[in-house]
Amino acid sequence: MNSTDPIQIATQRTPRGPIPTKPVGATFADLLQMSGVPVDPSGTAARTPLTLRKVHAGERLVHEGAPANAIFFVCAGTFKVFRTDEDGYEQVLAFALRSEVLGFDALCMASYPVAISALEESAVYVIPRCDIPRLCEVLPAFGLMLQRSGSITLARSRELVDIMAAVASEVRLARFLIRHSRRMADCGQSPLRFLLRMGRRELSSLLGVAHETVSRSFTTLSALDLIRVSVREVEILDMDRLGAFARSTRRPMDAPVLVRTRTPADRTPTQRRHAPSRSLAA
Amino acid sequence: MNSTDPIQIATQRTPRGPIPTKPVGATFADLLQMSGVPVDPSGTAARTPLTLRKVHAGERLVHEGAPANAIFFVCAGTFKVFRTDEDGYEQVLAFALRSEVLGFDALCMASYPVAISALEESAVYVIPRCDIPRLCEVLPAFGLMLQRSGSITLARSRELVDIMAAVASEVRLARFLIRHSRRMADCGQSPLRFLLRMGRRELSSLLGVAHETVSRSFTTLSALDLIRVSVREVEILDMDRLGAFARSTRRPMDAPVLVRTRTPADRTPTQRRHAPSRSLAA
DNA sequence: CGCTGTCTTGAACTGTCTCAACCATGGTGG
DNA sequence: CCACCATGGTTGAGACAGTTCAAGACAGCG
Repeated sequence: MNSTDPIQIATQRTPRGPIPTKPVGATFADLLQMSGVPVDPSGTAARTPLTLRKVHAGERLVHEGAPANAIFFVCAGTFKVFRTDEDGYEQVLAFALRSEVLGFDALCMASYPVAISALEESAVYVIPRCDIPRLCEVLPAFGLMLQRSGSITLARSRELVDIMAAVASEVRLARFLIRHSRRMADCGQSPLRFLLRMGRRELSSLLGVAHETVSRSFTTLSALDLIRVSVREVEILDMDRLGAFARSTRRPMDAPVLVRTRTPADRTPTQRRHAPSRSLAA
Repeated sequence: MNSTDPIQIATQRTPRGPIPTKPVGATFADLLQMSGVPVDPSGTAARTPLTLRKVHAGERLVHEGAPANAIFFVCAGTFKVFRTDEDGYEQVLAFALRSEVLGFDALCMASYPVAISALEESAVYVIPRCDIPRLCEVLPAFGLMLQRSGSITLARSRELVDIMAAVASEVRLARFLIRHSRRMADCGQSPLRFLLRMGRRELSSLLGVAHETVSRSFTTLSALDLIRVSVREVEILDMDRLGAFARSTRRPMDAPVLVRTRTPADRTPTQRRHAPSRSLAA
């Protein structure tokens, strides 16, 4: 795509990278504000300049294995965090929306353990890694914000484990949709009707199922009137029942709230967890 | 500490680290040193006291949903990080060994999103959450160390996603064992022969399979002479082949990887392909 | 317009879950 | 000292969900 250079971090001027210089360049005040930190409009943060980099749809922000000399905060758009095996299979690890930190997991090593690419026209704030110690001293709020962002990312990653753990495919999808809905809301967009930026295959990788299964799961959720789906456009019709479905664990006998009468796949959610070890449950 | 254990290869760590508190008590110098940060033995860190807390086997360090007013660093022992659904099912999210941070994912919220309990006699350094901002200013090395620890935790969590993603159960187990082996080495213990601190059920939860399947997978790996296993004692017989097995995605024999007509990108998430007894072994 | 990639749907195969019995260990107490 | 139970691990057999292979629908694009 971009160039043959795998090491192409924002710190270096990219030839074709039209680094957009806003009339007034971005500052750390913008970053802190985006992350929900109250900020003094005339304080140090507002006087500390910050690089903004645009990333085009499909473009890679970081390459797996490239020297990790910057971290990023998503300013706009959607990113895909993934790793590719030697056999070429892409394992998606996360999708990142506005205000999320990218590259945090590289702080403990020399090179990025994952690749990151943009799913649409996007932009990130760039923070050179070597600046971090100084920034933390000069701008304590930044250090704390960075901790917080990392914490959020970790919590998200654990949510994902939760999703993938041991659950029927439709339930996985339902859980993903709910989680995604919440994140859309956090970004100020409609939580009930949104456009998925990723394809079925990328989604299937995240959920840990075959892409055909994702397709079928969408169909099933539609048939249950929980959502309406047109390719990548999703509308959540009944968040409560969708939540109940997503929470559904096992127990094929009782189907209290959610079974419809005529559905083609009229089976219960069937989430095959292992027996909850009654000793513990009781 | 009971000498009844037939195999005690593990856990004898803490070189000269008297867990039962030194006369003076632990300081941040101990913590920083444990995390690999060079530390001035007469600096601020060495003069800042630090609480050490022992946690008995089976005891809970934090409860899910409890107010998150501290983070911890594992000083000795093994911990289990998990969430329990409303149906009583325990979803294990991670195991934590020495020098790992616990509760980092709570920094972005008011209460712990997970429960943490000790799998054996253990100990942690306790850092009250309200102290963190001050500590970061007084002891910049601590702030950076905290970032690093969080980063490591995130990287581990992504490793886990990688494991659980979409892979045959034996491969999942193999990947876990390799990863665990590396961590044991990081703790100064033998990477080839160790005692698992968790039961089959807890392991199965982490790997996202039924506990019976974990049992069978152990048997399979043994039958392939990759490991030797006696209940919870594991010995890795051939790390190279185990690695190849863990990396095995699909047929190891033919790999027309260079043609990009339809082979590489077309692969589906699941890489469960390998005959039980002969594909890789032969 | 045909091409290419994505998405959907169909049908057969198979790995894993589930249920179940069985075995090993350790603790308890008669 | 041994019967007994509790816990955790192993193993077997059937059923089903999901993968896999294959084909068709559809939209975007040179």
